[in-house]
Amino acid sequence: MAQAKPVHIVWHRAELRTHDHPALNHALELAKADGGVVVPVVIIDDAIFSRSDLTPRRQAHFLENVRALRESYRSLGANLVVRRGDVVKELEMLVREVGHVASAHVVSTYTPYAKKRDEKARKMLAEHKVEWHAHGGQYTHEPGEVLTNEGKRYGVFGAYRKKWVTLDKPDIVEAPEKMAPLPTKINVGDIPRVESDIVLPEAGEDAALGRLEWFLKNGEKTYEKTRDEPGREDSTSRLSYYFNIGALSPRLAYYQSKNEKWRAELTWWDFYADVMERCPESATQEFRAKWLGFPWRDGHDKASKADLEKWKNAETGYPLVDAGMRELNQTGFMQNRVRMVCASFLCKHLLIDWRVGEEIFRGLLLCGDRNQNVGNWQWVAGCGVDPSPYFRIFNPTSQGKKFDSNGDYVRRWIPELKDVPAKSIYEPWKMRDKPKGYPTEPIIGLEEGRDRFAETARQFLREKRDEAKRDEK
DNA sequence: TCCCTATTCGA
DNA sequence: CGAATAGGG
Repeated sequence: MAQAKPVHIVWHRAELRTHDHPALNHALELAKADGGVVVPVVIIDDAIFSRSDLTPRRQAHFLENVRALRESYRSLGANLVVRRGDVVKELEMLVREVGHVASAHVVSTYTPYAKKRDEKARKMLAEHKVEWHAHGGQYTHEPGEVLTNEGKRYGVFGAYRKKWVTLDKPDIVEAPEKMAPLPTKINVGDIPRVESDIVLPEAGEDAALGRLEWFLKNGEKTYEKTRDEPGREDSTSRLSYYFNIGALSPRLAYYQSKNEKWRAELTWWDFYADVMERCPESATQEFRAKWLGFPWRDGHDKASKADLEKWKNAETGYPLVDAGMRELNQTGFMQNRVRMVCASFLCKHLLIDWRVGEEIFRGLLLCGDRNQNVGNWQWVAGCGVDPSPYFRIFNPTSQGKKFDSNGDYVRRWIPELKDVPAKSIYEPWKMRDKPKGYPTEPIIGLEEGRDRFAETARQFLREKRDEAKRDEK
């Protein structure tokens, strides 16, 4: 009887692509050397799929990209195995089913859950004599790679970025041109469908690569300026939801881009992953100790709950905030500058806990990545890694006038304001004939909200400082 | 990746 | 008297 071919498993998690995929590449090399076959697999993780932040739209987005990945593999001559359940158990069942598994390959992710999961999988595979290979690839520089001259992690983005640019970047690995078919005895499995509440962007690596090309052609050259203009379609790359599920390699984006400002955005992706890997408790706690215990309103009591609902439902009466929240609700995306304005409005003017906003954004954004989302919310709230003065309070009116002066963005998302002229578009409450269907009064006065936050912060930080002094003595 | 106010500057 | 700029929160 002929000896069965060795099998090399590629376990995809959050890198749903075949291009620049070091784990796939290595598995293919091993298969070439030992005459074996590569079996790619996605296991839909019940532990992740049952989490409340994985809303139907995000489940659907993920699953459609799994479907597209299967198509990528089919066009190479192979296929993608799809399972669902407890990931380690499913992986073990697959190993038993396939037999002769020599190695398993993954691209690493670094959340506490991911690290625990991989450790369990590695141990299980060792019992079956399967070699475990963890590769980089989800980041340009993996957590822990960018270190100070003293070998420590960076605590400020500016310094991290400075070092980041000096480091040699990993080579892109070639996408395979052809693969061997999967052993016929393997049941490839169905990919479930989940109904999304919104229209999803086109799934798959081809769509992601196409989007990158589009951005490099249209938006990149003028990125420094136009990234602040939410009214423009090409204002930002809109690649975040491809990066998040790994339909696009961040390293490829780095190599193809010429714009350092945009490359700096890619650096943030690495930086916030590095921060979270080093300090996992910052997922739910203020990174800066002096902000621990800040008296945020929590969105549970009657008054703050009412405010929170208005913010969520785009009924604050501030057109830029409401337009942003509608874009988010309706598309799973929000333009970058508007994200800052909406987030700042919640934390500062409404004094509501950044964690509350973070969770809402994470569920609604297709790119809802924990590391990035937490990092950015803490940045806005002023309690994050980067030193940020508490008085950074965005004014939704002046931001609108400055960056979307004719109001195109606002009118696109708030049809009730479609006839409002540019000079009133950010202050519709001052109009004599107020637009129908839109709040006639803002939820809170800008000065009132601003002062309340500033006063609360001043007092809190003073007490905190005095406390620290007392402890010193 | 800020906001506001005071002040200066040029018309 | 509006635009540009500096300083401080």
